[in-house]
Amino acid sequence: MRVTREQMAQNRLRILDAAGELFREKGFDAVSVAEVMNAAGLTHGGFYGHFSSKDDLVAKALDHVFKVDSTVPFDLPDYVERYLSPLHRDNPGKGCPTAGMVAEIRHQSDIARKVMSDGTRAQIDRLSGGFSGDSAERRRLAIISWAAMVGAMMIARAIDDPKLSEELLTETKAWVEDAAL
Amino acid sequence: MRVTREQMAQNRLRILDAAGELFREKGFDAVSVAEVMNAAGLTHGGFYGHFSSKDDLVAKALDHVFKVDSTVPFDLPDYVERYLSPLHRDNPGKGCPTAGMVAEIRHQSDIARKVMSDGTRAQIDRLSGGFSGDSAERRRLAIISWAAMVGAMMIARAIDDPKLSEELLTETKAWVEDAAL
DNA sequence: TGTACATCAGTGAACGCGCGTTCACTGATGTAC
DNA sequence: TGTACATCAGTGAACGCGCGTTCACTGATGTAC
Repeated sequence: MRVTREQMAQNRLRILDAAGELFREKGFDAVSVAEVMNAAGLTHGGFYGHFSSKDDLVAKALDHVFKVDSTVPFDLPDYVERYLSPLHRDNPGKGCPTAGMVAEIRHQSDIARKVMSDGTRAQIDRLSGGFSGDSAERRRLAIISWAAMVGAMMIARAIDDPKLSEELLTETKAWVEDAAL
Repeated sequence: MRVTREQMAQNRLRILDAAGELFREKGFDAVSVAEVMNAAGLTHGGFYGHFSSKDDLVAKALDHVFKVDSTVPFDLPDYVERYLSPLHRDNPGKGCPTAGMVAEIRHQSDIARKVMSDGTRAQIDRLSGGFSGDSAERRRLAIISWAAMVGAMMIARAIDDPKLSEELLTETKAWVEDAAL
């Protein structure tokens, strides 16, 4: 049954939102097209009216998540505090697209890899603003901070030792906060 | 056709080696049991004589790779130089098990997550030896260095911009080397 | 040491299942008059 | 504005395929005498 053009555009957004969350939570391979469509309140058959393939959805969902992320106002101390929190660690579906999907991007389409590159570049620029010094020094601090934040979060999520997991987050947070002074 | 006990032990090792390399290169889900067995020079039917399931192989291969890694002598400056190199970035199959598998461990068995925890703990201890200061300060530097090295490598592998990819490695290397003085 | 036989590591066909994708169909929407 | 019909977003059954896993079989190994 046909729906209005607005409804269709809304459905497309719901597919992208659902895919973004499920992909971050479980990984691309572990999420089926049918699962994404059900999460969006639709049936799987309609998928190919919106996207040409699952690969296409992966690239578009990644782009969508980066775009949504880039619209929220950015304040470094706040951002670091929220990023390196147990709440973020335990809710990857609603969290950082890099920490959630970076490992799998290597095996995805060229388009998805380009979206990841652009997202990384934008993130480094955003972080740079939170440090002091000349622009080269600020960029250097942004790069090492971003690498450490992503690495700490991914390791903290993988291990089953809560104390070590929290230690990774806390020490990384303390270091970035120090560097930002 | 039955083989000698030694041959069987050797075959088991070859399965673990092949699995360790393929898993780091492509991820657990993207590698089939048959692919691992072929890479080890065997046929897929014999797999269940060695392991009880694919999940079992994942945990044992992860453990195997960490063990092999822990036997090579460790020198921090050397290690950092090799770790944050384009060669390591472009050859994940023979590289760091954490950078290669950390993202997928979250969805694996409890045993695999425990192996990852133990490997992380050992790695932090190993890195600590390369820094100066009291033991708490050395541990702090080891944690932030390890997080940054893993994060930088994973992002460098995911993006398609060679300049930015090298910049991530170079800046992270420079920072860790500075911290180790 | 030599022989007879039980053991069992490895083989390859077969299984049930879930996946990505296709397609004939439905019925509400959008449009032409 | 109202009517008639073409369009097309969404549905659900069906497809071919590769996966993890099972199993009857093979034939060299290991062992008992």
